[in-house]
Amino acid sequence: MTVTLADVAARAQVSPATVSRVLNGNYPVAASTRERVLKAVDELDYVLNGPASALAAATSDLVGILVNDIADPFFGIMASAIQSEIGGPGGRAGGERLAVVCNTGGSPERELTYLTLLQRQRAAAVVLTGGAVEDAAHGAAVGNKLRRLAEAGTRVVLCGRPPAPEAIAITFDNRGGGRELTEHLIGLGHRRLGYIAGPEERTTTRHRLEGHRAALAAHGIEEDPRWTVYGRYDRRSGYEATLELLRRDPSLTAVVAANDTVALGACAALRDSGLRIPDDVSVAGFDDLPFSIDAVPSLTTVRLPLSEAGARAGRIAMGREEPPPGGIATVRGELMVRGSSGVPRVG
Amino acid sequence: MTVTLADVAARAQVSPATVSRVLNGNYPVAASTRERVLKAVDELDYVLNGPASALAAATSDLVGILVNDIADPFFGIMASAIQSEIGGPGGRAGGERLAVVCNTGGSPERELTYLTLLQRQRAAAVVLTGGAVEDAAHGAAVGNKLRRLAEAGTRVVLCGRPPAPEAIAITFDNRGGGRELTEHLIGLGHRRLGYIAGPEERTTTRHRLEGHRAALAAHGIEEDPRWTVYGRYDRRSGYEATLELLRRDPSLTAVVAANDTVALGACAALRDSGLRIPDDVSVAGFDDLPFSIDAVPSLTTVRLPLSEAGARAGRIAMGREEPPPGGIATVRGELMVRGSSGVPRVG
DNA sequence: AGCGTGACAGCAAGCGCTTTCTATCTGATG
DNA sequence: CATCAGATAGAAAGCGCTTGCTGTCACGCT
Repeated sequence: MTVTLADVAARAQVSPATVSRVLNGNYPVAASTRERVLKAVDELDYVLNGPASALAAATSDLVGILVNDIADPFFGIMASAIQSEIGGPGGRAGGERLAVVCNTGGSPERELTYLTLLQRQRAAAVVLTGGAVEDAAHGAAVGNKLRRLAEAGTRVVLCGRPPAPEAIAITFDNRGGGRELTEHLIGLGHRRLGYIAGPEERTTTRHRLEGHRAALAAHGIEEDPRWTVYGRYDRRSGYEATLELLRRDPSLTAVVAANDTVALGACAALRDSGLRIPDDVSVAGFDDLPFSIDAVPSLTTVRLPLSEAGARAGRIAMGREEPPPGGIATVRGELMVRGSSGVPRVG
Repeated sequence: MTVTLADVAARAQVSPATVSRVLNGNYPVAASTRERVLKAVDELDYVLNGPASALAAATSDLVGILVNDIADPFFGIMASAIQSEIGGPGGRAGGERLAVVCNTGGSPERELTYLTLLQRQRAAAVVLTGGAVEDAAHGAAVGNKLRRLAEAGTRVVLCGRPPAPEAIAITFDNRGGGRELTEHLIGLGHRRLGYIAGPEERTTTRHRLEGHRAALAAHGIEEDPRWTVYGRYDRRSGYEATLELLRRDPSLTAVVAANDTVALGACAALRDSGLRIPDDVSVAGFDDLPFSIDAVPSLTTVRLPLSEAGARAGRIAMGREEPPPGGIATVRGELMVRGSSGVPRVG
């Protein structure tokens, strides 16, 4: 069998209690004893039994990070930042924590399943990232779960997700960013702007689109319903949606995409249609992922401080930073004007 | 306090043993009893205590996935594929498994720490992805850990990592891919090729570089040591390394990068230096990440079947697929010739 | 000398679940 | 009608660790 605490105790000629205390460092132990124990641990290559420890102490060193799509750098960057703040020592002395990221694939059921799994493991904290699905039933179910988690002592933090009464939230100002972006294009002279939205039922999608529409409205531009197409947050979707937009109205002078990945697909579609960027059509994205600056022309977009927000969420989850007043912090995006947007062709 | 098995048992008027059996479905229980129990579970909103269960049953439903950089789609894509194969029912009936991805950041210590943490949690399986660090001491330490994990019943699978005696491995043929890529360039007429390698002590770096050199050697091209620069696997590194290569030898007609991200940085550097791709300098990457086809010109690279390999590793880890004969499967990359490589300028 | 006071160390009672072994009941069988 | 197998249900013994409480010393004080 595997080595147990008792084995170590026997070897070090102390009681199991003492070994436990040495390992946890939360009770005075004579230096000489400690050394003897540590030596035994080393010699036997002892590894604590996590479940047993968690059961007895009624706490765990697991921290869950939920993401919609782990293959998308948007989430990867946030997850990385969150995790980097969690790895280090936390509450319990010597507290190595196991930060785990769970991929929901954007599915409400999987989100709930993971939350239950995390609850089952008595996770120390949970960070939910990215837009939420707008469905009353699901929203209530998630809210319930979050409340239960919180009741059980799990710290719950939202990052890049709209606020919820059950948790602390670091939210992105998607509406403001969307508005600023479109105002930039309007300022350049664009009047006919296509919009490629994300999945219809997501908060992120809705907020960015609302910002876009607010900008149009503020400038007295009446929106043509043909100018909006919904899709997924991937390149393919951007490609196809752009072709569709072009089919519906070839006179569009700008295409605003739900995010950078989609924008890249849009660029490809425009190029394949023989249109130049930005001479014929301007393109704008959202997020400012690392590859966006390398697009040709480089992408005009809204930079979201993913790393900073993630790091902050991680620190709050570890109780290492005060939650923002009111439990909600809104983080603004920064407009990055680059080569993909320009003055529209005359006509 | 939280609801326990005993509470459910009391409510359903059965013994805790029966509740456990209903939940695990591994022992005959009368339909009527089962229903009563399930009803009680539902009414009390009972959630199993993971640690207690793991302790008693001496098994856990945790599966660890180790990645070098979660913000890099290379790993994100693999992790996503692995996780998708793990989420479903596995060994234990109703077996929801918690697939967790751990970000080592390429650091050997963190790799070891995570391995210990997973061992501590008595993980059901562990999948290590990506290149390993080439350091004898660390290699031995990891080997040891893997052996211990395997001894404790944890299934260990390597994915995109060189084979090790302690585990089943799905390996990428980085050497072959590197060779094929460079041969393609040589075939186009290139004779002076710069190479931007990854971090010096990684297996992936070494293998790809070896393939490159093998191709050069096979064609009687003597390599100039100035033509190789080491860096990190990121865009910045590619940018800087390219400027350095250009400084060392402005007559280079091609730049081969350690991966696509680096290649993108290289493209940017070339463009900023006033050089056209591929007219003045050809560029090649490795991996064929989703954004590579959107580069302008689109990137010539070697496609690695990340999803397929990950899925397979996941299935093997879950015992749902036979391990390959000999415990090692080598997966080849596929040369993708695209716009970034062309005939060198004369001279 | 007598005793309060720290500083350590050990005992033992769980933590909430799984599982072996045993008990009970129901039909079916001869 | 006695007997036995089969099907369920329960009792209880842990799984390996944490921790409240109880010693046991060795000092230093009055």
